[in-house]
Amino acid sequence: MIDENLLLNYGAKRVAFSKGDQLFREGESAVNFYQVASGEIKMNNYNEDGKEFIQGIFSIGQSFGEPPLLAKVKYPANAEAISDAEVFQLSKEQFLDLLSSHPKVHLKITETLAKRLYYKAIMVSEISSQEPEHRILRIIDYLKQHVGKVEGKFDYRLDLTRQQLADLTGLRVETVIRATKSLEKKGELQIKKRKVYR
Amino acid sequence: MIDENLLLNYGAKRVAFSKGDQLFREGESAVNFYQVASGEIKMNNYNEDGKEFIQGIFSIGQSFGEPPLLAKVKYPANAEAISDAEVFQLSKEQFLDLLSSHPKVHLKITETLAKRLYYKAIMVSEISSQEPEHRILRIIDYLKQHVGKVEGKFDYRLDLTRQQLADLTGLRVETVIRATKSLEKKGELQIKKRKVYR
DNA sequence: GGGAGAATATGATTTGGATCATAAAAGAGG
DNA sequence: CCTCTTTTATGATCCAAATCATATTCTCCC
Repeated sequence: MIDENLLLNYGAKRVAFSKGDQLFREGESAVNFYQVASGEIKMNNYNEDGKEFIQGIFSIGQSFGEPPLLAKVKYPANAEAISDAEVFQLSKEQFLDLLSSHPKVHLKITETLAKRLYYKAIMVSEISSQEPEHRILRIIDYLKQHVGKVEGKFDYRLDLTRQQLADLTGLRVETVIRATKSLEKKGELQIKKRKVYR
Repeated sequence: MIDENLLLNYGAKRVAFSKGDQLFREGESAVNFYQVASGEIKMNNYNEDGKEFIQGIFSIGQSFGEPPLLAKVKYPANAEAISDAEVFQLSKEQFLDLLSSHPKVHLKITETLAKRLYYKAIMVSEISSQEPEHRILRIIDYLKQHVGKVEGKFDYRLDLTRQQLADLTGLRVETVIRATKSLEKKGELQIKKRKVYR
């Protein structure tokens, strides 16, 4: 997360999007650096059958879509507002200039990419193995430890819908519902008022 | 890729590994930065059934396993020599010092992570959709464009075994064999002397 | 407060990739 | 050059997640 005063000093604009708006599309070249100011953004793909895969969900303070600013690649996914949102938007040139001039900011961006890569490595390995319950526990544990930063047993409440969990894990929503029920029976998690606790 | 003289100047050692040796294991904390000097290294996971998933294969000049040096995470996968190999090994402290002192090197590492993240985003989305032929074409095209840097039709020869392709894509080797045969029939690729051309 | 839409849930059926078994061909090493 | 291992290949069967269908409950908006 880059300090918002610094972003504004470099000419960033704070742009509003409505729920459902698209910020960019898979395959496009990057023109801007983005960081969430309010609301939530997701990056996703749709396959030929229209099935959605969510690469990540980004909330206040989190940047997204950095790789095409730093390497000769295009966006690997779409970006879409999950709620009404505001986003800091800084041109690629200004962003690279900011990194050059602020080594600590550059290190933070590198740390962000490192965390993102870590998450992806876990997910790709989980998704490639045919074990929905293990997959679901793994992503919930990741969110508990790295996003919620919670340690107590059943202290972490998952604030994702079953459909979002399905889209993040490559499963069908029916499979997620059945697997979370099964995990509850095994004592691996708790469900209260339809919310999952881990 | 960091220039090897620079690595040596910062105290890197050139360490030899035999085919099959492990450099580090999933879940361990990182102590060193690694870059391949000769041979090939893969990063992989095994699931409970012993099925392997290959996160990436690294050849001469390529670094690997960077995220735990840059963020508070552990190795998400094992590292294993695919052939007899030599690897530059630099302590974490020296590595971070090198980045601080050499912004251009830091930017190269950031670019490496960005490319790695791009590849992962493609693969995780592909693996989450149930389309083996599309998945196989997608990874071959990625390797053709970003690793082989080849453009002509059927000019790129894939130097991976069917088993390695299976391990990289989360499929079974039988599925890969049948899918590549089917793609050949569709004219999407060619197979000569059991080698795939795309 | 009510209605519409979204989310959760359950049941039944299908199917494609996994799995198992086996064979042939190529490569590597002695 | 021979043997053993690895890789590629083919055929048959299985099954778990996808898919399809339907119902219930909760949330949001007017």
